[in-house]
Amino acid sequence: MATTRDRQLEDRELVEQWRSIQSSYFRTAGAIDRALEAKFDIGLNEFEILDLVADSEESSCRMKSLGERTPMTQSAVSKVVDRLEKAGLVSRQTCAEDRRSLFLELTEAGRAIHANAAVEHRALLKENLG
Amino acid sequence: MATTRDRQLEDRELVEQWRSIQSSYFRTAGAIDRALEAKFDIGLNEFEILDLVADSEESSCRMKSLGERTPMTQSAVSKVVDRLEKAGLVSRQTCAEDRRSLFLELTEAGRAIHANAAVEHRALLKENLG
DNA sequence: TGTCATTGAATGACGTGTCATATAGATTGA
DNA sequence: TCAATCTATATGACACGTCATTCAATGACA
Repeated sequence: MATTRDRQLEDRELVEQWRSIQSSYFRTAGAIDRALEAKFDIGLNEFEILDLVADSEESSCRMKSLGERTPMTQSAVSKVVDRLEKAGLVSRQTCAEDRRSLFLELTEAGRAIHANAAVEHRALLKENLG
Repeated sequence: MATTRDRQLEDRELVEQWRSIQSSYFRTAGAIDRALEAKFDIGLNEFEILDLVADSEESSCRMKSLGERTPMTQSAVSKVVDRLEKAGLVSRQTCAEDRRSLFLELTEAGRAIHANAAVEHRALLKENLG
């Protein structure tokens, strides 16, 4: 039978586990964010969108499907794409079959940045998670 | 010898692992945040500070040491404490030995909210991590 | 003791995320 | 075919976190 003491112990362990997830998440996200910001002038979320676009080359009307592969909100995605577009890394293409939708395409510059940033990204993941 | 293909595979796995951490972090943090917001009108960060203050009862000049036990910035902590103080859950006490420092103390209301919120918090951790 | 560096905390400007809403295009069914 | 409804994206108001800075108190050391 579970005593009060058992429950307190279990709680402590849960909280410990949570703190450790939190700190590992923040450490990793922070490291990547700072590095990308410094070297390529884009943040982590910008990179994640670039990365998604890069590896879903030429398929469905994107904005929508992007939202499904990221914890970001639809409006967050929209704004990240705004910035990427302003930075000339991505372009929105209208979609013939459904004119509400938009395709995303990497520009040359976008492809170049992504290629370099991805190396950095993977390296930092390895360093922080591996 | 590691081939290009090996490296690509390793990268994919790293990225998968990262996405899974991310989504688990966001799912858990989001669930807790929404629940605390709805039931007690405080956010996750507010709760975490309450929780830290609650379990470091009566010790060193706090603001400082709090910052060390959380991934939050010093200024973030300061602002969270602002809100907690405005909500009447916590009070800042001046510290005699070092007049730059501040103690934090839970008010009665703070203690009450914390007790209930902690139950919710642990339950949601269990549900999301367990 | 008087200067200089350091430390604990608060603050303002700013960027970015969220929620609620707006808008335009698509779909359904009478 | 026309309303009603739904769906994809954009946008504005707002909340909150960060960085840089400020301010007061402290410490160090000549």
